[in-house]
Amino acid sequence: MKVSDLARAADVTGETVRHYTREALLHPQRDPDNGYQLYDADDLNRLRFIQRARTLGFSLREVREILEHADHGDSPCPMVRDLLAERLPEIQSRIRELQALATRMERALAAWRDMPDGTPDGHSLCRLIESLPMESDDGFSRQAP
Amino acid sequence: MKVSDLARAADVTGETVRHYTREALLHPQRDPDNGYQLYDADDLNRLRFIQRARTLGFSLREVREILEHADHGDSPCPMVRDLLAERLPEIQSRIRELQALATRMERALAAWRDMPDGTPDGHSLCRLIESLPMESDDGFSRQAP
DNA sequence: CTTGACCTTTGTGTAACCCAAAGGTTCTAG
DNA sequence: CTAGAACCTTTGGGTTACACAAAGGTCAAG
Repeated sequence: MKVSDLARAADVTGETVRHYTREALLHPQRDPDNGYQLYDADDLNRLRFIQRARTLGFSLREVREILEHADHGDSPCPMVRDLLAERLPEIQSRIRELQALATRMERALAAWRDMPDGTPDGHSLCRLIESLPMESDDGFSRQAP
Repeated sequence: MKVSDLARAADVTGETVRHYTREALLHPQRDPDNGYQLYDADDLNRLRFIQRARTLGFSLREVREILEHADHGDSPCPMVRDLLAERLPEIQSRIRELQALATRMERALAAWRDMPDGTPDGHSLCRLIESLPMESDDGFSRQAP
């Protein structure tokens, strides 16, 4: 299989396949005639494995470590379990964060609905945002989607 | 105030202050003697505003637009409301995604608890991950934290 | 034989910073 | 007075997981 064949088979872009190959998550062979990357069914399995691992929240770096373990004949399961156990509370914390965020947004939108549009107030900034309570920083990362 | 004064006052790093300044969210003056950036109380207000806006899910680019509107004397409120209304469903979708992720992780961990550690299986990859159902891609972005 | 659909590598961009280096400045203590 | 600490400056590189463009080689069909 060539890049786009593999990409289609796993429903990702060719760029993704190339990226994983650059990052040594896939190990295709080279067609000596034209230098094309040649993937086989095993690579397709690896790619599908990567997808599933990604939905479990693993980074590419972690997936690579898992795959390397497996390639060495080691069982990666204990490592995977530990990584998972490490990530889960982070995910849960992130969920709580986002829920708090959504709640703030809903409240802000609700408050706006009861307020005329222009609220002429030339120089001060948007009052609703200004009146938001400041979070006491609990040491967790924030992020805009 | 110098960089680190402002940073301390808003509980961010100096790098963050410098970053916002580079990105034109803050407009300090220059001390002509030594070239230092000089911030005033207004900048502190802007910085706090930025923080609050970030907790509402706005990107720096959006915050800059909001601030520029306000600097021109326009009320940025309608824009802010529209941006908020745009983001909210995205956040909610992301929450659902993460919850599904957490559920998958919890199930995997629970299954592991009922399974011996080494599961000697030299060549095949971690079965639990392999047996995960593939998501039908709904067109939404995934991400590892 | 030409077109169009592939392939290759290289380099750039994204978001919101963090960090290091190299060098100037200011403050404080001995 | 001066050494060292603790600032400040700019520049440039790193992070994540790709997307995209450019320049050029390859290949199957008409």
